[in-house]
Amino acid sequence: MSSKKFHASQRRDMILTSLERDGLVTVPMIAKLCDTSEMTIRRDFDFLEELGLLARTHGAAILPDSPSAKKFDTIEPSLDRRAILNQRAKFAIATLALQQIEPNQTIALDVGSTVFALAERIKGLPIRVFSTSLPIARHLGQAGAKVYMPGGAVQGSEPSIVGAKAIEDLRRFHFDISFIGVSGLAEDGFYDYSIEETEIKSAMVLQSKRNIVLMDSSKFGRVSVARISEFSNINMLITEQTPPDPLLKSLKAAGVEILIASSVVTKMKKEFSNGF
Amino acid sequence: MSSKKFHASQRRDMILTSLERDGLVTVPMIAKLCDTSEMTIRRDFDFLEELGLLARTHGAAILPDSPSAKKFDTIEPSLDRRAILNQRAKFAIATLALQQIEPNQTIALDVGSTVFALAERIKGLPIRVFSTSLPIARHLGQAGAKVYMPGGAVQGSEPSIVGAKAIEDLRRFHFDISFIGVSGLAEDGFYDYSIEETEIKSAMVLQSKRNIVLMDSSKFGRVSVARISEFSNINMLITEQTPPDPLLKSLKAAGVEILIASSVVTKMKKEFSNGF
DNA sequence: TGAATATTGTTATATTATGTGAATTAATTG
DNA sequence: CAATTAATTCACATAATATAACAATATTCA
Repeated sequence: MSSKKFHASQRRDMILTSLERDGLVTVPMIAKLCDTSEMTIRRDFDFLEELGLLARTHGAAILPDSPSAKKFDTIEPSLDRRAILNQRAKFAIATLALQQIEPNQTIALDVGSTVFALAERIKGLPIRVFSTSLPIARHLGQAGAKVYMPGGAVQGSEPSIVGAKAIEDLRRFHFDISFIGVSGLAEDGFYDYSIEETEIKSAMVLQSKRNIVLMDSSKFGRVSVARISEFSNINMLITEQTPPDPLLKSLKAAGVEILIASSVVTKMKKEFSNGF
Repeated sequence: MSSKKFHASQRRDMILTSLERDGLVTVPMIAKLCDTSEMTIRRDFDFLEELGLLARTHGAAILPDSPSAKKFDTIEPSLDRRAILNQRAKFAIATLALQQIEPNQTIALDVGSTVFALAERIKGLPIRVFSTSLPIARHLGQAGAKVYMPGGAVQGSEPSIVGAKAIEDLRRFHFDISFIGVSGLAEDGFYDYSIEETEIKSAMVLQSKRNIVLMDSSKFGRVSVARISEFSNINMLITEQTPPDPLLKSLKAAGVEILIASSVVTKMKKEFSNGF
C-alpha cells in the first residue's frame, strides 16, 4: 500500500478537521490515520493545545470550550457555539492581524468572535488596548493587560458599550490601529446588524490611523441593517478566502489591502518582524 | 455487539445533556447508557458537581441550585470559585438585599461575589443598574437588563473599571441605592484591598441616597489596605452572622442598620413587600 | 556536502482512569 | 425504632494512557 507519511502541518490539519467533525479525537485514531507513532500525535495535541485550538483529556482531545474541557482551572466563558465552528479560520485571521501590531502601540478592539480570537493572542504583549466589548475587556483585564473602556450603556448578546456617551468618550482617544468586526460585506462597504454598534464602530474608525477589518468568508456578500463605513476609510481586510470578483474589484479600487490567512497550522517559531 | 466505550468527556456531556432534558438523572441510567460501571458515573457526578454543573442527591443528580453556575457561560474562574464557597450565605444575603430595592429605582452595583449574587437575582426586574464590575455588567447586559458603565481602566482579578475617568463619570450619576462589596470591617470603617477600587467605591457612596454594604462574616475584623468609608456614610449592613461585640457597638453607634440573613433555605414563594 | 537543528520513534517509568467487592452510610418500611 | 434495602464510599487491583529520556532519522542552512 501507499505508505503515506504526512508533514506536521498536515497531521495537525487532519486532527483539527476530525475534531471539528466528531467533537472528539483519540490518540490511536489519529496515529493510525497518519501512520505514525502515538507519541508524535501526543506532541501534536500539546502543540495545538498551546494555541488554544483543542483541549486535551486523558486519551483524547476535545473542542476547547466544551463543558468537560474545564478541568480545574480555566473556566473560560465561551462566546457562543458558533465561535468554535470557524475557530481555525478565526485563529488564522488573528495570527495575521497580530503581525500588524507593533510594540507600545495603542489599539482599539471592536466586538465579535474574530476580534476576540485576536484578543486572546494579544495577552501579554506590551500594548495598550481600548475596547468596547465586555468579554474582551474582561478577558484581557484578567490577564493583566492594560485595557480601557468607554462609559455608556451595555447592550447586545456579546455585551458591548454603546450610546452617545460612549461615542463622546471615544472621541477623546486616538488609536494606532482599530480592529473592526463586521457582519456583512457588500460592494459599497461594511455592514453590521446592530444600529447602535454601527455608530460606535464608525466613531472608532474615525479615531484611528489605520483600520483593519477582520471577517471570515461566511460574511461575503451579506448586507445587514446598517453600514459601518465605506471602503475608503478601511486600510486592510483580513479574511481566510479570496472574496468573489465584484467585491474584490471594489475593494481594490478603494485601495483596501487584502490579506488572506491560510488556515494551515504551522510552528510560528520565528520571531515576527514586528518585534514580538 | 457494538459495545462502544465512551471517553470521560463524552460521558460527561451525555450526563449534562440528559440532565438538561429531564431535570434528573440516575446513576444506573447513565451507567447503562454508557456501558460502564456505576462507580465511574459516580466519579463523573463528583467531577461535575465540583464545577457546579449539577447537584448530587441520594440516588440521582439534579440541576444545581438556582444561584450561579448555570451553564458554561458567564462566570469567570476566580469569581466562580469564591462564589461556590459561601454560596449559601451569599444567596441569603442577596435575598435580603433584593427586598431593599423598589421598582424603577436606579441602583449601583459594586464589585464582589456577594454583589454578583445580587446581580443574578436582579435579572428581569424593572430597574436601571449602574456597575463598575465587568462580570456583573456582562451578566446583566446579556440578560437584557438596562445597564450602564463608567469609562476608564480595567483592573483586578474580577475585572472592574477604575481610575480618574471612572470617578468623573460616576459624579454625573445619582443612585437610589448603592450596594457595596467590601473585604474588611474594622471599628473605624469598611476596608478593601485594592486602592484603586477603594477610590471608586468611595465615589459611589457619595452619589447615593442610601448605601448598603454586603459582606459575609468571614470578613469581620479584617483590616485591608485602604478604607472605603466611615460608618456614618453607610446606612445598612447585610450579612449572615451577628458581628462580634466591639464592631457591633461601633456600627450601632454610627446608626448603621444591620440585617442578618438566615442561610436556612426557606420557600420564599410569597410576594415581597416591595412589589416584586 | 556536512554540521547543526529539529522532528520522530522507542523504551521504561509515572500517572490516571476504571472496575470490583467489602464496608459504610442513607433512605424505607413494617 | 429496628430491620431491611438501596446507594454510596473506600481500598485496592488492573488496564489504559501520559511522560521523560534517549536513540534514530530527517531537515535546514551555511
